[in-house]
Amino acid sequence: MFCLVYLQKKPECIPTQRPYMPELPEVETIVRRLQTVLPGKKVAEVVVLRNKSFQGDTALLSGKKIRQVARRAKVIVLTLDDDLCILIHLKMTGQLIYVDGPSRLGGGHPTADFIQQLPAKHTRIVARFADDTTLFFNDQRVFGWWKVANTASRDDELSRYAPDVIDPEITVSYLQQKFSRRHSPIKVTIMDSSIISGVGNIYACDGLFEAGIDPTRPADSLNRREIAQLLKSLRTVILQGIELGGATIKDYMNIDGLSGGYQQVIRVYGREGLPCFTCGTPIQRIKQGGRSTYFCSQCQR
DNA sequence: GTACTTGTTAAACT
DNA sequence: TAGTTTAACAAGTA
Repeated sequence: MFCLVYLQKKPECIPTQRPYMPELPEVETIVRRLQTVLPGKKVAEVVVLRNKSFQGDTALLSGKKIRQVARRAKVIVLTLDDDLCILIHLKMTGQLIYVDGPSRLGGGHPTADFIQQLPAKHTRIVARFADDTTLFFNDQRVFGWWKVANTASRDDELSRYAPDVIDPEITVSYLQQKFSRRHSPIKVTIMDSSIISGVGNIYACDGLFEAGIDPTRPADSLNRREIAQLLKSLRTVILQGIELGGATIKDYMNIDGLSGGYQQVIRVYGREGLPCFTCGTPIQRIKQGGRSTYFCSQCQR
């Protein structure tokens, strides 16, 4: 049996032809999946195929058991014996693929072929466990990383991230206080990980659409009611993403990658020129902070 | 060859 | 000093 924790979407399945990047819902989905397979496993060896992808000493990890899998913002935290941790960030193109023995699928099956080709061209790190299962880290663009940490350096690393947008610590009052000192566009502000974590470009665009707020408005121009609506909307699209992220994984395991969940979540992202689902006005694309913002000029004020 | 994409950080601004 | 903008990173596509 094999188990595919996460497989990158195939380019031809993506309407925008852009590479797919894991955002908080995808990372959460991966973490939930890893939680079912990794705890209790003993690390046999960690092989680094690309030095830039790994910081720390692989030798420290051998023989240690994984105790816990967790997530903070988009960082995956593997807790091991002896105060050791592995921190993992997938950044834009990282994938974690867990393989439990040889695949029993037929040779022509795309997923089986994919599994059998591991390690592949973009495999950067291979973690092999004592029970002959393996976790592969693929990362085409080499922005992602694994870091060996102890409790102290882990806390130091994670302290840079504000609480998750779905964390109860984020309240309307908290945002109101933060926004009051920011005159930059609300879209840029909600993607600032020192204010809120876990709002990537896709969910920032879709959340603002859901809230009916113009992404170009200065953060300090939003009133309390609008901030409350925005927080609610961001949580809605992200929780929906988490829900559908799971659905997408099942689709992958069945066959061919993405037809399901993920695209159904998308309200405006990547839909430049296409009609708004609410009013039919063509979706506009603008640049903010060097990133594309998609929005409906009619529905978002 | 040029422009552009991504998340995050660090440096360089105001 | 705090907020804001820009460049950098890697590797791919249009």
